[in-house]
Amino acid sequence: MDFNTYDIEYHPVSPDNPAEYIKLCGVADFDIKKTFDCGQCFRFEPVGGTPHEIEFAGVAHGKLISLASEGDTLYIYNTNPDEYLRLWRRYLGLDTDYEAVCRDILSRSDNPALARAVSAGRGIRILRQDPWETLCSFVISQNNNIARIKKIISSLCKRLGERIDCRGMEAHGGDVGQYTFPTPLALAAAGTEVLRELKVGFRAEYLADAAARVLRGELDFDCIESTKDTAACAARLKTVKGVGDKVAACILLFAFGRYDAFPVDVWIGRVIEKYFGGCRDACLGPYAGIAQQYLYYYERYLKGE
DNA sequence: CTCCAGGAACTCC
DNA sequence: GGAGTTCATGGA
Repeated sequence: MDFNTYDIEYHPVSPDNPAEYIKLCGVADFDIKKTFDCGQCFRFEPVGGTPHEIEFAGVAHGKLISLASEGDTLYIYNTNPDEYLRLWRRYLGLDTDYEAVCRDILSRSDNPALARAVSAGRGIRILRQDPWETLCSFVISQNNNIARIKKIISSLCKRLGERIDCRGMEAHGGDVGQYTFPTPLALAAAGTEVLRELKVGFRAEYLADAAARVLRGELDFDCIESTKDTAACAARLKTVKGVGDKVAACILLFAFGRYDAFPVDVWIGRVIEKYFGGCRDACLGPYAGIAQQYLYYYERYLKGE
């Protein structure tokens, strides 16, 4: 999908500019806070003391970046136009026309709760995160809460990941010391004992199994990427212990951009019960997963507003 | 103390 | 093929 290529203004490193960055103008339907605070991603945090209206920083695809905005102007620190077009444009979902997505979703149901959720969730972008990291993150998420999921993932990275060079990024989240997400090899080598030390609990065997399968070539993310049938992809992912319907859908939606994947957790279960009369197959079309994220955000964070 | 958290495996019938 | 149980952990 080649949608909306923004004009990219590049600012290289200079004496009064320690980190290279790019500036994009007229970026619609992208709310940084909602996007990184809506439960799809566990490694981005707000930057303190920023002169921008909003700024979030985190590690993705092995690199620290920082995102800031002033109205519809978007700044991405620690990158350049080349890398943006190759990596971050796709990661951030800026290659997708969300105006059209929302129109499609709303055309498939006249449910008033859905309309309210789409309105409330406007600006959320579904990220395309690293498949391995996403798999582990959502295995850890099972029967767990978001604050604790973040802590566990952070300690996993610090103990088993590699330290990232953050020079020049001190004012953009690089002051705390950043680490990559551990590779399958690093995780397998650590073993279940170390994983338990890192408080993953009963999920230690699941993570070890996932790492072993990737190392043996039994789980191939490139193969999943090229398989068109989403249900078949889910079935492949579910061969990993600890991956059921919900986690498989999260991986497909948040790592592979399979917008038709529809994760049903306790919150979405309540939404279906309350607003859709218990009818699970609301039939929201090829962007049902995005609709799901609007509904999740609406129910979870905006109850009572 | 109990209950819950972006669930899933396991064990019964 | 469903219903109930258990899993490790910390915060409310």
